[in-house]
Amino acid sequence: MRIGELAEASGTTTKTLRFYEEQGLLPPTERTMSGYRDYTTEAVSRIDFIHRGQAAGLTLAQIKQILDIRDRGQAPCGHVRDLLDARLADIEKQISDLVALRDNVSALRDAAADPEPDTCATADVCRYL
Amino acid sequence: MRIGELAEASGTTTKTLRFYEEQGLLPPTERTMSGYRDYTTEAVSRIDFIHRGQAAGLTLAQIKQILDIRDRGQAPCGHVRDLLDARLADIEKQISDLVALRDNVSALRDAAADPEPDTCATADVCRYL
DNA sequence: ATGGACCTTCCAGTACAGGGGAAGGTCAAG
DNA sequence: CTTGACCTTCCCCTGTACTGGAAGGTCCAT
Repeated sequence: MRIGELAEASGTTTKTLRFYEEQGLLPPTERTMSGYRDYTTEAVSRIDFIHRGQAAGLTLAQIKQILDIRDRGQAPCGHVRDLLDARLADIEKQISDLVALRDNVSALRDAAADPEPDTCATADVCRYL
Repeated sequence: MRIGELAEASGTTTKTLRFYEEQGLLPPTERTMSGYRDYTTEAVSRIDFIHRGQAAGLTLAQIKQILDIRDRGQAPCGHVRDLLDARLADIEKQISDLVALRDNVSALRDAAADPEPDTCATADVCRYL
């Protein structure tokens, strides 16, 4: 399987696949006599896994950690649990930060809904912010 | 007022102030005979405004838009309202995306809380993801 | 006159996940 | 035999908001 076929089969681009290889997420493949990369179908499930990891909000570096553990022949379950835990805490914090921000911005926006401001101190640039 | 004093007065760094000038958020200042930047106290409120804008989640580019309008002698109120509206919609979307992500990750994490997996298909890398 | 604290410019890099495009090699069809 | 689609490596660019550091000039006190 050439790189273009793999890209199509896994819903990504050749650029991305070469980038993944460079980052160590995909192992270097066999090459044909003319130097073309030659993939097995195993590569497809590996890329699918990468996509599932991304969908869970993991970074490529974290996904690589999991793949490295698996490539050493171990089960990455424990590490995956830890990563998911950390990710979950992260997401919770992002959510609560965003909710606080929304409340602020919402209040600002409501104030700005006023009819035209009679007092608009130039020095402060904008009395609504 | 030299750049270091302004940085202290406005709670930022000299690096950042030069960066803001370069980006057009701060107008080029007067210079002393030796080439030092010489700020008026007006600069402090301008930087405060930038900080308020950032606290509202606006990008420097958006803050610059507001400052540019103000610098042309107009009242930026309308534009500020639009920006806040857009920002609010953005935040709402980010929140709902994150909530959906949290639910996914949370479900994955719960599945991963299982005792050790008896079936761990190597081909899939990790049955928890 | 010398040290230290300040200032100047410019160049480069950070994190993240790729994308753009050049210059050149290869393969199958017409 | 040539055309077009594919492949290779290479290096730079994207956006965001800065940060670090080098090389050199200035100001003030000792």
